[in-house]
Amino acid sequence: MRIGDLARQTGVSRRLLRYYEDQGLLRPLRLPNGYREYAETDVSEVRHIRALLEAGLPTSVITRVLHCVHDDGEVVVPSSCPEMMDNLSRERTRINLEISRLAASRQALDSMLAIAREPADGRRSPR
DNA sequence: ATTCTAACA
DNA sequence: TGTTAGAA
Repeated sequence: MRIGDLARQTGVSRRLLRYYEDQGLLRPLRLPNGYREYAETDVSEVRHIRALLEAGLPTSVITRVLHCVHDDGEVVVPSSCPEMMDNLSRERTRINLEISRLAASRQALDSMLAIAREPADGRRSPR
């Protein structure tokens, strides 16, 4: 199938499908006219890519663990592929650090807002 | 009618 | 990522 068909079947734009190819996520064949020829299996491949992208993994990592993902009917589940388990857990700890930083920022903002709404003495707040 | 590449009011 | 120009 050509890029237009894959785009319709997956809901992913042609632009993005070409981008996935640049990132090494998809390897469509090339017809003599230069058009990309995708395999039927690329439909599920795109679903897998979407799932991994939503999990926050960078395309560089997805390229390496895509072969670990398989279809189980409607849901995409990571089979026991050590390579993938490793990368997913790394992503998880990375996210935890990010959450910590954001929580710290929130607390800093909260304390400032508290002070702003709570003048030392009886002065009324602005507005 | 479709796709391709490259580039950005 | 979208959009678009110009070519095939």
